[in-house]
Amino acid sequence: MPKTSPQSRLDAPQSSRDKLLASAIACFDENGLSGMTIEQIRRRANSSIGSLYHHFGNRDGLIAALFLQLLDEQMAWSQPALEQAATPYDVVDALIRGYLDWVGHHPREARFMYAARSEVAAGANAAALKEKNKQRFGHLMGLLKAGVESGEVRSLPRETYASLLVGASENYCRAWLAGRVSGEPVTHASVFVDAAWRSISVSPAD
Amino acid sequence: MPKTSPQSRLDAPQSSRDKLLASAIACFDENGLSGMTIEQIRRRANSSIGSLYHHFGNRDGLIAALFLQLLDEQMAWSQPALEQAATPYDVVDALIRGYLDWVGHHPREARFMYAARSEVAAGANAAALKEKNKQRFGHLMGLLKAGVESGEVRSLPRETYASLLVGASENYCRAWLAGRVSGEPVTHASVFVDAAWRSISVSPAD
Amino acid sequence: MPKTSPQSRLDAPQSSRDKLLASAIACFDENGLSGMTIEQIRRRANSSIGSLYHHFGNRDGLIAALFLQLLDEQMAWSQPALEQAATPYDVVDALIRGYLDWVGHHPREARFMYAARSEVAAGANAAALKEKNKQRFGHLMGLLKAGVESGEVRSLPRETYASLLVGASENYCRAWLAGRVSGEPVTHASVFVDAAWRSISVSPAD
Amino acid sequence: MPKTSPQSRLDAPQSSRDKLLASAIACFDENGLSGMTIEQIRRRANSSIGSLYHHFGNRDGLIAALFLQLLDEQMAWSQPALEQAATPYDVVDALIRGYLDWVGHHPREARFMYAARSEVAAGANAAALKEKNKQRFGHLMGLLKAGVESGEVRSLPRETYASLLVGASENYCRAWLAGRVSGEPVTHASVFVDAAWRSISVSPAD
DNA sequence: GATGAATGAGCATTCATTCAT
DNA sequence: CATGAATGAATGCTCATTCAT
Repeated sequence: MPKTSPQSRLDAPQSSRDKLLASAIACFDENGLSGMTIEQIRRRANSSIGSLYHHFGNRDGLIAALFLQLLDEQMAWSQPALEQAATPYDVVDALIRGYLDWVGHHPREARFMYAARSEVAAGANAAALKEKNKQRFGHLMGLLKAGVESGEVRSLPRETYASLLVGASENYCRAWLAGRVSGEPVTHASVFVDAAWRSISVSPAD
Repeated sequence: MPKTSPQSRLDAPQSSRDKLLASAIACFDENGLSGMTIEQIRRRANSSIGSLYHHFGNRDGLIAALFLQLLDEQMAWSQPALEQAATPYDVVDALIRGYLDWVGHHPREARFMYAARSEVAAGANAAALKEKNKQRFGHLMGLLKAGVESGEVRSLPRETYASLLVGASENYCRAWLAGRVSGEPVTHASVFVDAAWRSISVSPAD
Repeated sequence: MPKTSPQSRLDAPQSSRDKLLASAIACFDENGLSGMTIEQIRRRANSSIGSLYHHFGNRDGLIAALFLQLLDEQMAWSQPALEQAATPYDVVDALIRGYLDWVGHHPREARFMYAARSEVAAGANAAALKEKNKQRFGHLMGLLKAGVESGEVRSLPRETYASLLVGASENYCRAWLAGRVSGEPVTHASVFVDAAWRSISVSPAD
Repeated sequence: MPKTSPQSRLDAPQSSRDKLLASAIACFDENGLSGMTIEQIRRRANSSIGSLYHHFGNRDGLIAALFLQLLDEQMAWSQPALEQAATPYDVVDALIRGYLDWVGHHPREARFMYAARSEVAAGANAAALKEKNKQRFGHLMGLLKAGVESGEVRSLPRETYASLLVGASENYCRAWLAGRVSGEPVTHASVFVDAAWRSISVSPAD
């Protein structure tokens, strides 16, 4: 988890393309996904309708571009810690702590990602999303497999690992973003890391 | 967990009101929340626009009514098992198993609930939703508190319990409804119950 | 050919539907087919956008409805004379004279029909158009066949008769509507009837 | 009528200008006149928007340029036969046969000309079109006048001759291009030549 | 001659909602 | 309780055209 956040291109957008993306996030924040209209985005970015369509093709194209860029930034957030992780536990810790921290630092972006995910997954850019996810989880699944073989990680149905690892954290983040709980996600990092590790690790009692 | 599903009023709707609700679910299933238009719902229900407005006031009213009714049905699904639960573990088991089973039996309804939750929580019927949730989790939190005092359950930040219990299950259900994993949720019930229990229970190692 | 024109429903439109059709003709007359916009039609008809869509579904629906209604009125124009026609020559005379006369009395409508025909023939209402044409020409082809058998009409490739009969008249009408010639079509009725008859009839020289 | 078609510059366009014109025809063929957009034409010609505007000024300029060039090619098609025509009948034969043959060999171009004629006639290049037509029909009318004086051709209203000559052929070509009849136009050349000649010539019976 | 990013007026269409019957 | 014609604000999008390089 970085001590200082890596500068996002959307925090101080320069190109007309980045201005439009930054504007889209702000519009989403104020009015939700359905209120994120072309006209609003354009106005806030001081751009023209034509320019928006020139860069993104259509509304879905803009949403997908924004989603995929945020996914990159989110993944990059945990990268430094992940690279230094020596044990399976360290990997789980880096992964979850990074996720909770990113959401805490980027509530608007996180809210957008939860809202837009299904739309992107069903649209024309589904392939790009799938590729990124494979990239992200492919590596992780390899590490878990090694853990299973070394006896540290329990052998469970393959398709449940991801849910066991991030489900509780994601649920909490959604609740926090919706105002149902008040503690910043990373506050409870130890709880969620510990729970995830208990869920997948071999315990003395096993 | 019931062996046979309690008959939902929406499975064979009789009143014009129930016909409209059943039609709404079908429309949502085909076209998503934004494709669930008044005209489509009306046509499929063989009803009139005026009738729809008579029963629900407006579109949000219909969505809220549907959501709240499904929430009731979902809660009722685990009720029999919950009432027979003798220990905290049994409660966790009844809760999670019931949730996974309900989603598996009602994929369209579950998808609707995930999609509509935030809209309902932000709308005019937010209070009704809050009340139902308090009802549901108030009882549960009481049981957990007793578990903490008896030394069976770990003492954790209050606002994390719900996520630790249902987070992984919910995450898996969302993935299943989106087609990202293929095993029916209840298939992995033991995994998720076990993980939830490990997350919140006091283990020998503690 | 009627001495007095049968009253068209579009000359003094009463229903909101007919008002929209009459307005569409006027808009076409001023700005052409591409300038015949929904907003213009609506405004001139003192109607609302929603009402237009309620009645016609979409722009193409309105164009097709207008075209088919005008086709009916055009066909009705020659009907009385056609019914009294005793000989093949009389039929040709009634047909051509009626056509030229209708165009002369309805220049705007005729211009619209020439402009919209291909659009209607390619659209969703192609079947309705085809049916009307079959109705119109089916009867005519029967009469010609009888004429061929009685030795009055020349035997020619079936698919050329229609062009031989109305081609010259249509060409002249187009030219008149475009301002390339100045004499009202019906002025030359005898010329075009005579030419059509010479084109298809058996002459002493044959 | 040429045995082998004169090579059109648009069949294997070299200059960027000709590439754009050839592209425009192809776009029209696929999407109609309104689907013939600057962007589509540009892309198919592997050219740039700026280049298109450099060559033609604007969209109407391109349409007019294409129309007038095709008109030239069409007129050139009958030229050899016309020059060898010795009698009025030969002139009619050359004219109509050439027209039918050109349309059969250039269906896309013919369709474009029917669709674009009124636009060109109403636009900034109306004068150029008028000039070409005068050139074409001025000569023809002279020949007809001579025929009238020699007693071979009937004296008819001046403005009806053109329609009597090409009306039926044009009508048939339109029907063929629209798929309403199946025989290639030149197949019926004798029928249409004969009909045109019967329409304007003095017959024994007169 | 050539390029293509940027512009913005204008278009067809959707859809929740009202209200007189 | 039921009906459905009418409303019109709002939306996503197209496309000819300009202009700085």
